[in-house]
Amino acid sequence: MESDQALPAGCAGDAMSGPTRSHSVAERIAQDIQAGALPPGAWLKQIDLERRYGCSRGDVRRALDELVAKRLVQHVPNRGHHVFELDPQRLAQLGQLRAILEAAAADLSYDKADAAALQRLEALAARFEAAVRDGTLLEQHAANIAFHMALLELCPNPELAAMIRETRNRVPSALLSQWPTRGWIEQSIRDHADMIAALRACDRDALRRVVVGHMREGRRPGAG
Amino acid sequence: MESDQALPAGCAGDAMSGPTRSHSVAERIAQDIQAGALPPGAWLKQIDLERRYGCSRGDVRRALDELVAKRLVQHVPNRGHHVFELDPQRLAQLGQLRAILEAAAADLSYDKADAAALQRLEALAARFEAAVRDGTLLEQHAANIAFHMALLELCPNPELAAMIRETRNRVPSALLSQWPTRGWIEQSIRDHADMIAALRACDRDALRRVVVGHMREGRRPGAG
DNA sequence: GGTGCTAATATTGGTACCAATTTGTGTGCC
DNA sequence: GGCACACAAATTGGTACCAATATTAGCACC
Repeated sequence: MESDQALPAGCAGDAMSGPTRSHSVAERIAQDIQAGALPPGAWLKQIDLERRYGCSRGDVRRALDELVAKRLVQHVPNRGHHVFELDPQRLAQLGQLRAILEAAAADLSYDKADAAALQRLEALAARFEAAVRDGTLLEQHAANIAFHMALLELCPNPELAAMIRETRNRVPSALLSQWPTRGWIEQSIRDHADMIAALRACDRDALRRVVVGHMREGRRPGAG
Repeated sequence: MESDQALPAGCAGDAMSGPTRSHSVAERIAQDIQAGALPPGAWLKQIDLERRYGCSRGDVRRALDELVAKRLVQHVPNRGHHVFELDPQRLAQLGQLRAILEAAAADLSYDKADAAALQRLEALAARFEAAVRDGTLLEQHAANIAFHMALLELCPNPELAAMIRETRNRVPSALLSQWPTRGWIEQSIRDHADMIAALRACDRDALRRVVVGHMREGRRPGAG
């Protein structure tokens, strides 16, 4: 029935070949979930997705199956798929898992930053700082993600890195955008600088401390 | 063509309903991969799977997509699916990731074992020991898995536990059954006892040390 | 005798159609 | 006026068919 309300954000559709198409659809749906365009609990009707992303029915089904496997959407037999809804407990558990993984990545990455990587990270940190001064909230978010993605590229274990990316994507950023107070953002800027400093000094404990602390700020105080 | 060679192990097929069917097919394929019946690199022809697991074509496709998402099989467009092949480097990285996760789970579980849990673990450890004395290699493997699954149930973070299970399933046990020397098995029995002792004493560091050490035995010495 | 090419076959990938189940609506009844 | 029941519309789920692509066998040619 109300197909327009279920999918507020529009997306352009392009032509691809093979199972790559359904994967790209899954990625776009995941992005929309992460961005909050598809809020937690929202029902994902196949017809809407089919029209919105400009793809066939089979592609939608395969994309939804992929997202179910990634735990981003939930499937109810004969009812359909809806965006995964995380209760506070589950959110805290995911946060704890993220902290474990990010800390481990920091332990492996602390001495892996060469001059070029440091320069790249500084540029991205500066971009985040600039977005904070005069940029939309979306730009701030994008810059923040870019910085952390670049930081993750230092991790010498690609399996760990992939798992961290998956875990990050399981937390809708719309939930994060509830708290971003001025203080949290200022703290983030300082944290980014501290991370770069720790990387330059090859200080493992410092990097680990900053990374974990950086995460705890975003979540509830007592849930770490 | 040679459909019989590609799928050496037979499986019975039962009738189910809904997307549960393809999921159960995926689980059975995953088991066969983990058990080594479907060796790394083997091509998974849809016709063979369809016949072997007694399900429809669509179920096979969905199951394969699920296994691709779980990184157990690889997909080559217009060629088909084949069991993921892990080079030594990738295997070492997966082992490192497993060590990180198992250690974290140990840190969270060290004080979560009540009397009933300890009794259950002791029973499973005894079952493993009995299987080592007079039991097939398959029984030993099953008992070992049962013990570690029970240990994992102590982990208070189900997200972490689920991730550990997924990671364990990504390492075919056929690769493990190359080294199981007498010494390794004896060491495993001692490790299991040490884990239980550490749980009884609520000794976090001891549990962590034993768990990580228990893993390093299985892999190459220098790859931890 | 070996090699490159062509046709036949087998397998994968996509689409379209149809059945099964659920949801919303309208009506009759209490 | 509120509630239960039955009907209609919409959505999901499965199956079957067809096109596209890769593999293999056979054949001519060098």
